[in-house]
Amino acid sequence: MAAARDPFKVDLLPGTLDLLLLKTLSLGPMHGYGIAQHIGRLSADALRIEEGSLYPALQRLRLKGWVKAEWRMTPTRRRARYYELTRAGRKQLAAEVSAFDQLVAAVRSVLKPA
Amino acid sequence: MAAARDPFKVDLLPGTLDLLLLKTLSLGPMHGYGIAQHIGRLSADALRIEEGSLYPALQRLRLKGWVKAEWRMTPTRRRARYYELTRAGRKQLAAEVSAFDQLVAAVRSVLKPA
DNA sequence: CTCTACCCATAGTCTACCTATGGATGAGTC
DNA sequence: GACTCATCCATAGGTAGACTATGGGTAGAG
Repeated sequence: MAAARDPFKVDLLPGTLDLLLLKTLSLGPMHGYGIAQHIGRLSADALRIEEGSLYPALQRLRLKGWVKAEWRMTPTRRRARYYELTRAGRKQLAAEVSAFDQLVAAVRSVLKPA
Repeated sequence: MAAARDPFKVDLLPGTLDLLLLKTLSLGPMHGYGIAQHIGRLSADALRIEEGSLYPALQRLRLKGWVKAEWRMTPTRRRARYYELTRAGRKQLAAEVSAFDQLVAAVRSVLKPA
């Protein structure tokens, strides 16, 4: 059952994946699988993050110093890698949110001129 | 004069270029240079379409049958290639506008949960 | 002990953008 | 007449970042 509308691949908005990850991690440390679940849930399953996009993206964020990673145990006693925002990551998040908003506004101004 | 804020490269939202081109052409046939001018003007110079992105994109749209092209003279008596939306192009435009809106809504639902 | 849900990750491919480059023509200027 | 600027077209080469496909390991339930 379940609405069964085709979820967007984030592909349609490359560059936005980082933003979604940073935002999600701003709520607290989380492991990869959990991040994908969280984004899916919040967007009512409209956004689906594929694992093949997710983990490379997390590596990227790590290399850029925006998140740090650490192996821990989940509440269900499974081994998982927890990702956490750094201070630089928080700054980056703010910048990207702002850029996203401005960009959407600019596109809208072309699509729906006053 | 002019705020001098760095114009976005459309780079930030790949996939959106086609949408902007289709929308602009829905206002009537136009040549490449004019399209870029138009988008820059409507967005208050927030969006800048580089020629190296523009012409390949127009070719793409042509191959997909969404626009057709024709050599004509400009009002200033210069030779230029005029692009025009096809019926399929109009349909595609509607679909892309709708997808864009839904996608932005989905991203916002993650960025700013109710 | 098998199956499902959880959890990680890489290789290879493809799309679509950017930078850089090159050329032609009309109009105005000295 | 030569120069220069704005207009107009287009391709080559590089790169980023997503996708598909694949592979593996572990805990808990039946």
